Amino acid sequence: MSHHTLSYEDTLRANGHRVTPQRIHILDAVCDGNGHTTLGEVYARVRQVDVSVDRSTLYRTLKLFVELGLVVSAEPGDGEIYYEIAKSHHHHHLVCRVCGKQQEIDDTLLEPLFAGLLSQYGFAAQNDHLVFTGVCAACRGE
Amino acid sequence: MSHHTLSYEDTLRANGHRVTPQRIHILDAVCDGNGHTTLGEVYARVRQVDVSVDRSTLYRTLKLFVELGLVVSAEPGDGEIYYEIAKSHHHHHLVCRVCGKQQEIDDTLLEPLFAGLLSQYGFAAQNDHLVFTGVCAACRGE
DNA sequence: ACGGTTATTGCAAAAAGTCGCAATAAAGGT
DNA sequence: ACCTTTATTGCGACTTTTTGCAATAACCGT
Repeated sequence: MSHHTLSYEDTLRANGHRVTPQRIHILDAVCDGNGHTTLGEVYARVRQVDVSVDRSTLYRTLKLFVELGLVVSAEPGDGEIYYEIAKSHHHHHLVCRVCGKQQEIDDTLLEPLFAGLLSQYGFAAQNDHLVFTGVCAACRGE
Repeated sequence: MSHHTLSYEDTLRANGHRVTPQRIHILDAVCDGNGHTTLGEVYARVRQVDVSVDRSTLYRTLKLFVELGLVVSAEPGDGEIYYEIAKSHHHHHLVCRVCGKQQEIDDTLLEPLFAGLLSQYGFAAQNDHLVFTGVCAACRGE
């Protein structure tokens, strides 16, 4: 439960939201999926802890967490949406079109781009979780 | 109907697909949404031309068009997927979180980043339509 | 600790999206 | 023009996601 260090409870309360057992279970379930998890997997894990949690609650809660920045979501192109607990450092993902493997990269590479967007367009980009699709080193090799 | 210049019919046939009235209507409808449109909007416009077009046909056709590169799709983070007719040049979008305005940028700014991904991670990125979320110049001004 | 306020939940129903299949209609050969 | 082949369509059944609403339970002040 690494998210406990992030004091997610304070984040919720600071935005006028309440801390409920359901929300705790859901956040735990996202955490336990170390790395990216799908909604279905989160649902399964939540139901193991509390069977009464409704699907609609999960959808609403996940949406809320993404809005608050506690959880980041990404759609690598295969249609399915993946959820991941927000890390303290911004990072982005490389997803290989061939083998499907995912790799994390930090945002230092993005900084020049963001600086360029700011100077050329006056646009302050705030993407903390971009997904780049392409072909990874291993798959390009052969 | 600016897409007629792209000879989309040839693209379809070249890939072993057929040119049907439904597909023409759907491509027209995507075009008529100048800029980004949602699936619902496309559906409404198609139905104005031909009421008998089924939802499943729309889903299948849109998916096909995206695969063929005739239409590009983007998910700016709000969960909704936007469709846009493919332009001859690759371009990306800046979406303002405050006013919602969208701005096109070409991919020259992205090239250094893609080169960096290649040299540092051996990863050949193939994103031809990224969406950056942030705050635009006008909204940052005040 | 208790009680009032009101965000949140679970439920039920609607809406959105997916999939298999028989009927239809493009495309190509004659 | 017609016929044959087979991709494509619309339909129906299904799964997934969203939404309205009354009941519940966090949170705050006392």
